[in-house]
Amino acid sequence: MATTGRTTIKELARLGGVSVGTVSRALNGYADVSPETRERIQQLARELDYTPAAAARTLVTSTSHVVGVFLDTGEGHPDLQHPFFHEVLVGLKETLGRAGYDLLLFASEAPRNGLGDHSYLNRATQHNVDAAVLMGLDPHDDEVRRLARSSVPSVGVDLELHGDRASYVTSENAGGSRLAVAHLAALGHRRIATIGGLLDTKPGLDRLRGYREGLAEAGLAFRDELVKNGDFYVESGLQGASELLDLPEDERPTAIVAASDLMAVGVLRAAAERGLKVPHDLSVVGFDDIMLAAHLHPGLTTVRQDKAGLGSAAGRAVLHALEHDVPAGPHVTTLDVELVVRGTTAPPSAEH
Amino acid sequence: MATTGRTTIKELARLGGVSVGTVSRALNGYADVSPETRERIQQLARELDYTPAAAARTLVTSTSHVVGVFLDTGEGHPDLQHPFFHEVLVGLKETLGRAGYDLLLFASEAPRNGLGDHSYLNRATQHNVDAAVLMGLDPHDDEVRRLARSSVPSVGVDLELHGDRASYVTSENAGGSRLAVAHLAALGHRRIATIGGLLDTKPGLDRLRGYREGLAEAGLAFRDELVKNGDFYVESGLQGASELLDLPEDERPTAIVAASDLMAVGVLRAAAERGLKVPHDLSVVGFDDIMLAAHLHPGLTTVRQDKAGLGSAAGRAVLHALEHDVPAGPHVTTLDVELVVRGTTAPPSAEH
DNA sequence: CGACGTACCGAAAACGTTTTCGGCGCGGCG
DNA sequence: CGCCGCGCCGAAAACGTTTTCGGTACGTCG
Repeated sequence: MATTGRTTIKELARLGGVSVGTVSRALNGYADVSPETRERIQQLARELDYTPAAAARTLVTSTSHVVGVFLDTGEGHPDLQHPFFHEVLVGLKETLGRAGYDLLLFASEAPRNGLGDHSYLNRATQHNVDAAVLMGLDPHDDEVRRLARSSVPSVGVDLELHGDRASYVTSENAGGSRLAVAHLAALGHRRIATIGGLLDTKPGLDRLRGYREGLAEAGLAFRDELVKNGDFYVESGLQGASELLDLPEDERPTAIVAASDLMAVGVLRAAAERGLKVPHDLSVVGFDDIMLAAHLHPGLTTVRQDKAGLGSAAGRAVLHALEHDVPAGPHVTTLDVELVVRGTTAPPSAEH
Repeated sequence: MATTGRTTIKELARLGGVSVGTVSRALNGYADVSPETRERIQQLARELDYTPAAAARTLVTSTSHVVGVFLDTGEGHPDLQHPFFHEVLVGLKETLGRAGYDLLLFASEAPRNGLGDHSYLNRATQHNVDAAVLMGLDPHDDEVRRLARSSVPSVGVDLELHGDRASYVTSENAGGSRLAVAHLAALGHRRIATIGGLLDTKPGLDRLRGYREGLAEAGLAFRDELVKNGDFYVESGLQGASELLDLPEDERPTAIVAASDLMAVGVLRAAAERGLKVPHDLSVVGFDDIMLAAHLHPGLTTVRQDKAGLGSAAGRAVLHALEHDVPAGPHVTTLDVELVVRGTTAPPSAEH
């Protein structure tokens, strides 16, 4: 219904006085065709603005030059988290695009035929995507695991995938947290609390682990009452910080490391509500370095994560899996993070 | 190469003891098939986890249930602007997904065959997308116009498209600027400057126009030296504001309306550099209401734009074009904006 | 009892490619 | 001079669907 007047390979054949097979070979740079005919056909194609039908090609080659993207934008949280995923998406688009791939962003919810055929694997094979990238999904979901174990190459970002055509990319989350507490410890803090992220996500888990390790390295004791759990969003940071700051004066942390910048913002707010000055009365460090962080007042000290880099890395992982279709390749690639010190961290005030 | 063991309709036919035609009709809910066979086939399909081959279907129906997205993420600016486009993308994905469509995010740059077949129209027809959504492109680009005038339904966001299968969505940009100016005027400001956005984009143009209209409505004169032009990003805001604030004391504006929040951030910085207190010495209002705005200190007064709403609207426009394939429908849909007053605006200080 | 409508289904064409398998003509080698 | 090989090309099958066009077997109506 879309384009009725499509110029097909058949037409080129007719006009060029050759067979369709020859046209196909000529256009795709195959060997078995004389330079003259090749040029003639290509010229013809140019004139008629010939456009190959991807569907036909896909049908016979069962390859599509398209990689599918499963991205759960978290219905619950209308706004946020997005900044993160979408920077990743840009990096992904960039490197995959350069390699000649397009991205199929799976969105459809309504099962078109009778059944609920919306399993990830089904949707992937339905469209013959060459590979799949997963973000924001639950790695324990049966469907996710089925996809990972299938024959379609898949890579997860911040999402641990297992299967011999699967791999994943992530940041040095634990290392980042260690950096944060080391920084704080070096400043002289001794009661360093944390607000963790979702504990069923890899970053959430790893950042919490890094916090413990950091404490250990600094010779500080881990204390249960100094860790609260959030969900990466502002509100949960506010909530966790409130509980932390309402501890008795001599139990109250002098520093808080949040597992995300958004939660750090919540912490800042909780501090403000109580009249606590940052960084004088309380130091805080975030995680991510979203745009907001630099423009806060004071600027937020945080662990910078290379979001676009994650996307690129995911893209390269896809490419790698596509080229060497052997299972090989690094199963997980981890990106470095960087502590960027701004205005929310300082030595603890003297009165303690 | 991907999936060798695909269960085809043919197999269902064999196993079900019917013809392929019947299977197709049974699965697609056509009339001409007895309830018993239908149920039997569907059951079979379920058991074998049958997944239709989108490519084959597309090939014969020349429809794909996929809408293409052309999104120029502006290479020049690695980071920003994204927050805007991507919120739009989320809205788009949401409403189109609900209607059973997937999104093809065009990324490929490398022309696969000999020629540079990367014209928008070519890429759209190549994949048989049912419609196309354009964001961040130049409406005057020949290729863009060719797409708009083609037979594939297209909708632009913040991008004026013409063609009888084309339409576009945008915000009340001029109205937003008027709101901003009116607010400032009501506070008592008389020297209100502006920093416009890119003047080859519709929002840039309209916001500037709104500024002039707002001035007129408030009975204020338009003065050339009070308008600077930027590109929506922080740096240009800083630059423009610097020039504005370096005017002689009695020429210097007491308020600046920026055509984007990012530029407003630049303005804030310029003010800080000069030791000017906001809002005491200078009022500033932005445009967009990105997440950052609420968390700035003080909070940025700005014109809120419903970004996800733009996406939804674009989605609905697509749907409309798809259903009534008559050219009809509102050619342009404009979303309301809202002034949200925070801490960066106040009456001008008395000394003037 | 014959004709006809109806409900269900099969055969086959079509969509636009890629790719295999030869086949033809011609030059070179033995 | 006969053969082989090679460069170039055509024919045709295949990919997995949808859809048209009948065709069969009934039951029904006149």
